[in-house]
Amino acid sequence: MTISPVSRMPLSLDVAQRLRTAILDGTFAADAELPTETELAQSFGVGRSTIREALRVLQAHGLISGADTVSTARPRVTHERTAGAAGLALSTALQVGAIPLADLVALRVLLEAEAIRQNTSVPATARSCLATMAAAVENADIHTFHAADVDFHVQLAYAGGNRALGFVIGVLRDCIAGYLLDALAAVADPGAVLARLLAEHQGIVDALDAGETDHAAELAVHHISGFYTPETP
Amino acid sequence: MTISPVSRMPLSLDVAQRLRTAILDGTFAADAELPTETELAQSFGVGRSTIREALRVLQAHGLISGADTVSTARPRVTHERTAGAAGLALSTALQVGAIPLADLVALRVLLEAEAIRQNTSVPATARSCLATMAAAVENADIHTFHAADVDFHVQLAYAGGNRALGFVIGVLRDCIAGYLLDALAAVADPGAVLARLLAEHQGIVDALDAGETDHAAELAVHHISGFYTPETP
DNA sequence: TTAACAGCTTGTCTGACAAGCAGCCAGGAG
DNA sequence: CTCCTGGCTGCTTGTCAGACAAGCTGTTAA
Repeated sequence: MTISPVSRMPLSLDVAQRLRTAILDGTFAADAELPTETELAQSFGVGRSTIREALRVLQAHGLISGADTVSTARPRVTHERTAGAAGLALSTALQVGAIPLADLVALRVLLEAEAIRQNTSVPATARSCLATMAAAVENADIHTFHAADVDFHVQLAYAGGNRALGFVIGVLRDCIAGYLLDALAAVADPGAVLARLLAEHQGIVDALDAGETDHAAELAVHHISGFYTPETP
Repeated sequence: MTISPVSRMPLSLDVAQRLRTAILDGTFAADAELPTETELAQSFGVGRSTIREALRVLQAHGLISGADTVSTARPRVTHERTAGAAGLALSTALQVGAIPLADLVALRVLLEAEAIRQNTSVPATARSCLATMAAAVENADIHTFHAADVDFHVQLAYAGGNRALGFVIGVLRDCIAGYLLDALAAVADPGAVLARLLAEHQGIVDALDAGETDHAAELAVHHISGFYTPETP
């Protein structure tokens, strides 16, 4: 029976946990600036470097802002980045988990079909992605097409209304993105493939516009899984 | 057009990113010790405190070990904690309201139903979880029951064969676990609820044994979503 | 074989300095 | 007299260097 497991924890981690609970408790109001590092160090009775390490942990968890640019602005309590941090963590875990690509694709097919089934209308953002893709087909610009492709699927995913669904789809998409770009770059005639993908996207949107959600979901299934099977016609 | 957005990033974050890609690339072998902080500082040309902040970020992401206890052992490249880090990050997003609980539960329902549909047989590990739960019901031991409950669902999820599916279900389960425990602790008559949950688990196993996978999936849907709707009978 | 010792590593603190930003104050233009 | 502008002074973050305690490890002497 360890009497005080807390004492075996580095001070910086202990401070990080206490700050974390303080933030989640509302002791530090959302969107409010945190005290300065020196003030935090004094109030916790530790050195500034210890406070800095604790702040880094909280920034990695997305609970406070200010990790990405150098500025004199103090960190703020923010909740916007928590989903991003969760996405990064999930993406990392999937990457290092040596999960077969086929499993990732199968999961994505399942989720996107469900998201499309929940869709009632095609969001304007998804339509503009279609336009971007069409322009990219003209120029045979693989990267622009791919970026718009990703955005299109994510927009559709979130349009269903379930944020967890859109979130996981986005993460899966990130994990698969590398494979997809490589596949596109390896194709002999990228233009033809891009045109076919664009047509499939258009088909999904058309089906949704016609109110045929089940058909749209079916099209999406074939659109996604078709790309990852070697026998792409 | 920003010429060098990288230069506006704190050094410690830049170092963290470079270390991260080095780990994911396999430059540092899995389960191998990282160089010492002093060596890293020299090889990156930065001070030791900068390296330490970068290491804290990677530890928060679950990519390297050694964040929880104080010891002289050097951090190792480890992949075991990434799932836990993802669960924690998602849980944070949930607590903060970035992702509604109802959405997560809906997603979990969808995924678990699919996993059960892919099941051909009930794994022995899941059966032993049932036995553990039965014993916990006798003792009204909420925590033991809960642990076995979690394990049961994860075992079923992985039994379907899709590792991505099992993994994501595990992460979702991690992140919802807190709410579930709170709910169990708040119930007036925990024994009755535990008994009902156990019976529902048994029903799913029975349906799978009988080869009625669709029925089993349906039972799982009601089992999970029923628990999170206030009108639990 | 055992016990002391030296070296290394992490965790932490302190002090220092550059860069950027906000606020204030004085002085000149109108 | 009012207003604008320029510079100055703090303050805060990011980073570095040096120091020391505690714990582990390998070596050496008894």
